[in-house]
Amino acid sequence: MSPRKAAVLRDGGGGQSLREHLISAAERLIAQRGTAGLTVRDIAREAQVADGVLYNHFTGKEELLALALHAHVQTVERELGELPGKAGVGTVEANLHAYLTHGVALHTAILPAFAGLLSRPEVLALFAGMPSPVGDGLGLRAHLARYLRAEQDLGRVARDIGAEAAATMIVGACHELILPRMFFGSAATPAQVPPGFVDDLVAIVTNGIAPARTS
Amino acid sequence: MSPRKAAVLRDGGGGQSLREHLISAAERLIAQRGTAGLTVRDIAREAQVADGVLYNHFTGKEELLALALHAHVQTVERELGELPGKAGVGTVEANLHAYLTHGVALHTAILPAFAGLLSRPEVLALFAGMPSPVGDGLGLRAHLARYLRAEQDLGRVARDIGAEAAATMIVGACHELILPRMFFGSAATPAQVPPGFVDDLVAIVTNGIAPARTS
DNA sequence: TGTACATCAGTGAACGCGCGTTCACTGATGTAC
DNA sequence: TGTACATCAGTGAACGCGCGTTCACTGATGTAC
Repeated sequence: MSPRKAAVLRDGGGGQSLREHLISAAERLIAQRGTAGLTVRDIAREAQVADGVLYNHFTGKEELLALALHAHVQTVERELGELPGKAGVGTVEANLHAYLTHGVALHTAILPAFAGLLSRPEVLALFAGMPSPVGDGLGLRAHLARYLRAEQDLGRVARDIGAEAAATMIVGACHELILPRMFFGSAATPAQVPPGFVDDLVAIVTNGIAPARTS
Repeated sequence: MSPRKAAVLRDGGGGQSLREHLISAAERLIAQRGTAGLTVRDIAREAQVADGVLYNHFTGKEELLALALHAHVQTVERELGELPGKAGVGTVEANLHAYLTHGVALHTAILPAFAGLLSRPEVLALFAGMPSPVGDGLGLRAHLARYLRAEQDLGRVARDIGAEAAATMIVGACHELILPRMFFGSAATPAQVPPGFVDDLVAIVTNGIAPARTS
């Protein structure tokens, strides 16, 4: 039925199509060293396949990168496990803690992949066109905002606060913890979030920074 | 004393050196369209100067970019005016509001400039080696953290909260408000922060999201 | 004061490399007889 | 069943462009006489 097979897939290829094989090779490289300076030849070498094949399966580098990026985010997300998201279950504090831990881990793994692409609007546009692999297709922030609104309905979160604003701050904190590290190379640096920091964040979101009123 | 002058600077050049002239040309381009895809020839054309001169004044493109980036941030910072920073002056809420407004404006102007450089660690390293042009050389987050600690000393902010954590969240919110916009091109998009959003953020940081205790 | 020469920043064509992409060729597989 | 042929994904050398950088040359200015 098929005229020729790539040398790598010839035996024991696990029935994987060359298209999938290329995406996962690119995904592997993105996970290892991000997208900065990643070339078509690098991907072909990683996939042990000729330079030109990718054009039989994708419109070009950009499409392959967007798909591999999507796969990478999906993989990371799957490995991180479920977000809380169930309003009324556990304490609100514990759930916020989970969102923060999740967010930090997620962005640690993801930001280096996006860093090299911020200068490639075309790839980002392709990626943006795909369903978000994070938080039930909502993205982390919207997922968290939805959770907070649900808790508001249950009366476990104040009804007069902006759920969107709270979500923005919490997800923003995750970014802020990761971004500076990107400025000093070594994408492989371990998490390095000071112990107790997440607890501090949860405490502030929960009770605010205003001094306790003398009640 | 000098053997030859660049055509542009020949008359009415305002006594500016070619070095400064090149930096400000690069700065202008960075402000206009960010660093993504910015070439040495673009800069030379903007400066109305020969392609090669830059190598008489800088070690290469990277040094010029780092200096121009620094100048750009400095210019933006100067135009934005002073940060509050004076503990005990005005209300804490008003000061937080000012930090947030400042941070959003700052990152709106700055992130496109950095976006194209996240894949160029060498330029970032050069930039990181210069004194921070933001917040008295501390950077925005450290500046805010210092302010919060000072307010803690005055008793206008709870003493048992983590000032670093609070600063991280607030600056993080600024990032989070800007970052998504970078994924859909058009760096020229106006601020677009929903009205009242900053107020929501300040309210949450101040009082938290926990429902009011029945006192 | 006027003329010839030396200096050296500025000039811009040319170099060379790396990259995305193309395309003539290869060869394993399915089909015709 | 065995042999000749057609198909078409895979192959990898080659193309062409854009970029950072170099370098032989230009020409305005300062200096010597």
